[in-house]
Amino acid sequence: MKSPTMKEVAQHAGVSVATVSRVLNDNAAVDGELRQRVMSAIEHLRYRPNRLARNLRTNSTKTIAIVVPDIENPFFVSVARGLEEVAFRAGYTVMVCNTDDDLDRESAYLQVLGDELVAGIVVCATDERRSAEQVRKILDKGIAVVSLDRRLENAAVDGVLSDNFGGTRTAVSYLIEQGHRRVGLIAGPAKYAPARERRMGYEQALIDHGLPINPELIKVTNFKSSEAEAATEELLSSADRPTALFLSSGNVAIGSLRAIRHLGLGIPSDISLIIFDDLDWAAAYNPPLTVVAQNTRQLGGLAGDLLLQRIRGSSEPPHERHLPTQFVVRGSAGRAPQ
Amino acid sequence: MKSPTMKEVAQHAGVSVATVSRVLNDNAAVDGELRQRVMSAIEHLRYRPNRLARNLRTNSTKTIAIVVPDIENPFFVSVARGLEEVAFRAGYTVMVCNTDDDLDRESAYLQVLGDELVAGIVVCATDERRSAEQVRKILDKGIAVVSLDRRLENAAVDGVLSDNFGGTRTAVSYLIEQGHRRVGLIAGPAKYAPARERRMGYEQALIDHGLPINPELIKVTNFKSSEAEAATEELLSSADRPTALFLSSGNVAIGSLRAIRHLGLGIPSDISLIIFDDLDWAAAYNPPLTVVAQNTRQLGGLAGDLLLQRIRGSSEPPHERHLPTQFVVRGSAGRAPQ
DNA sequence: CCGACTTGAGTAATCGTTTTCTAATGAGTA
DNA sequence: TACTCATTAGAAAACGATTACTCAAGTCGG
Repeated sequence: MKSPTMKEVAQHAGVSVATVSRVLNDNAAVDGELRQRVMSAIEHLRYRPNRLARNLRTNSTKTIAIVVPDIENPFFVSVARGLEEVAFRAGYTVMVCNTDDDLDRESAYLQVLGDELVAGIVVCATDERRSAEQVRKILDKGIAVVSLDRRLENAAVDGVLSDNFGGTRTAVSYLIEQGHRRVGLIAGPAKYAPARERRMGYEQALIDHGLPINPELIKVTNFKSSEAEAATEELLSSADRPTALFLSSGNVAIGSLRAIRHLGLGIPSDISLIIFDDLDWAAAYNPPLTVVAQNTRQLGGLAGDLLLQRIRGSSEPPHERHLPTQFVVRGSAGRAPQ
Repeated sequence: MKSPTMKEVAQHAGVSVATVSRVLNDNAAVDGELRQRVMSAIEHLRYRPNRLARNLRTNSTKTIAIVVPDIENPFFVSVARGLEEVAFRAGYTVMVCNTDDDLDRESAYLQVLGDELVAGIVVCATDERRSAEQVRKILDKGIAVVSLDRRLENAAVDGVLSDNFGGTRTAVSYLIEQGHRRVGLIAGPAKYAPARERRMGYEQALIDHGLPINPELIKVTNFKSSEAEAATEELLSSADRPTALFLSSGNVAIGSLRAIRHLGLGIPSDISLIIFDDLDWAAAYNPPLTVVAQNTRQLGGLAGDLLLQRIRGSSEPPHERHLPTQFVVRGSAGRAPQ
C-alpha cells in the first residue's frame, strides 16, 4: 500500500514538484489555474504529504512533549490535558513522558526528545537544580522549553506556577478564623518551589494572626501518600495534637485520610482539614472536603500558549506567571472544638 | 549550534559514511581497528544520529501512540502508564491522544498518527463500529494496532480486556450471599463491550442464585459521574429501593457517592456498595470501598507487548486476551438489613 | 598456482520533501 | 523599440541517514 508522492501528483497535474509544494504550503504565488489542477490531482490521488520527509527537510516536527514526575497524579494529568487542548488546536501532537521522579529517566527522556527534535517541551522538573543543566542543552538545540510547577535554576525559560503562597495563606487564615490555634501542616519536600511556597503561606498566615510557628506541628514528606499517612499518624497521636491540618497536596490528603480513619477521628468534629488541590472525589467524600483548587487545565493551557509563542520565535525575556487558586469551602473544616 | 553529521564523523575517522552507519547499526562486519576509530570519533564529536533522517530513510519511527476517550479517567491513565513502561524499555516514546469520546477528534488523531507513521497504536475506541473503519486504514499503512478495553468490529487486531463478566459476577454474588435480595446496577452504555459484559455478569449472578432480573433495578448511564448521580438518586428514592448497588466504574462511583451523601443514607447500614475499578482513594474513603480491581498497568503492559510483537513482524492470527480482576473486600458492602 | 569464494570497505542511489537558483514571460517605462 | 523589473514555474541541490552495488584483497581447495 504505497502512498502517492508529490512527484506523482506533479505528473498527474502536469507541473513540477516545486509547484505542488508551493500550493501545499502556499508560501509563494501560484497561478489560479495551476493551483486548481494541483488541488484536484491531490484530491484524486488522495495524496497526503509525507511528514517524515518534511521533518527532515525543515529540521523540525509538529510534536511537543510534557515531562512529568508522576503521570498517575491527577494534577499532572489535568495539566497535560490543558496542554493537549491548545496543542491539538495548533496542529501539534503531544508526547507524555513519565519520569517517576527519577533524574536518570528524566535525562534519558530529554535526550530522546532532543534527538527527535520536538518543537517544544513543557517540563515539570524532578530536580530544580540538576534538571536545569539538561534543559540548557535542549535550549541550545533551538527547542523551546517552559517550566511548569517548578522553578528551574539558572535556566532562561518561561515558568508557570499556581499562587501557592496566597492559596495556602488564605486557607490557613480561614482555619485560624474558625478558632483553631494549633494548625498542623503536612508539607512537601523543600526542594520544590511549590512546597516551599505553600509552607511560607502557612507560616505567613500564622504570623498574620499573631500565632507562633511551632515546628512540632510541621511534618515534611515527599508528597507521597504513604509518607503522609505515617506523618499524620505521628502528628495526631501526640498528646497535644492539632485541631486542624493543612494538607499540601492531593496525594498527601489520601495518606492523611487513611491515618485519620485508622485513628478513628471525626472530621471535622475532632480534626478540621483543608487540602491543597481539588480532587474529583472531594465532593463525594464524607464529609465533602474543603480545598484550595488549582486551575490545572489553565496551567497546562498557559504553558502551551507560552511554548507556542516561543516556537513561533518570540524572543521576549523569559518570565514567570502565577495563576490564582480558588478556595472552595465544603464540609471538612469546621470550628475549633472548645 | 549545528550538530555533527555522519559525514563529519566519517572524515574524522578517515572512513566512509557507510562504515560509520555500519558501526552504528552493527548489521555488517566491520574490522575491529576501524570500529575503534569510528567509535572514538563519535565520542569525540559527541555525535548523535539524526532521528529525522533515519525516520525518512527507514520509513518508520520509534513512537507508539495510545488513543483514549478520557485522559482524566484514572483507569486510562494507569493503562497508559503500563504501556509507557514497556515502550520506554523497548526504546519507544509514547504519544497520548485524548479523544473526549468524540469520533471526529478520534479520526483526526488516527489520521495524524497515520501520517506521522507511528510504529503502532493502542486504541480504546470511541465507537466500536465506526472506529473500526478508520483503524483498517491504519492497518493498511502497515501500522500495528491493538485494541484495549474495547472490541473493534471486523478489524483484525489483537485485543486486551479485563474479565469484566467474571469480576462482576463474583462481586454481585458476594452481595447476594450477604443476604441482599434487591441489588441495583448502575450500568454503562451498551455500545461498549466492557459495559455489556459487566451487565451480563450482574445478571448471571442473579440467575446463579435464582433471583429475578428486575429492570427497575438497572440504570444505564454514559459512565459519567453526573449521569450516575442522577440515576442513583432516582433509583434510591423509590419506595422499594435496593439494599445494595453495583457501580460499573470509578466515575459512576463518584456520582453515586454524591447522590448517597445527598440522600443522607449510610454505607453500608442503609446501602451496600461495590465498585468496578479500584481508586487510589478507595481505602481512604469513609467507609473504605469494596471494589473489583482491574490490573490496569498489566492491561497497558500487555497491550504494549502485543504491539511490539506486531511491530517486529509477528503474523499470528489476532486474538483477544482477558486479564483477571481482583475482588477487594473493604467496608462498603455489608450484610443486608433485616 | 589459479580460480572461486569470502570478507570488508567505499561509491553512489535513495527516501520525499523544501528551497535556492535560474529562466521565461509579460507589464511598465523611457 | 529596448530595457528594467516583477511575477511565475521549473531544475536541481539540499536535508542526513541507510543500503544496494562494486571492487579489492585475502583465503582456500584442488
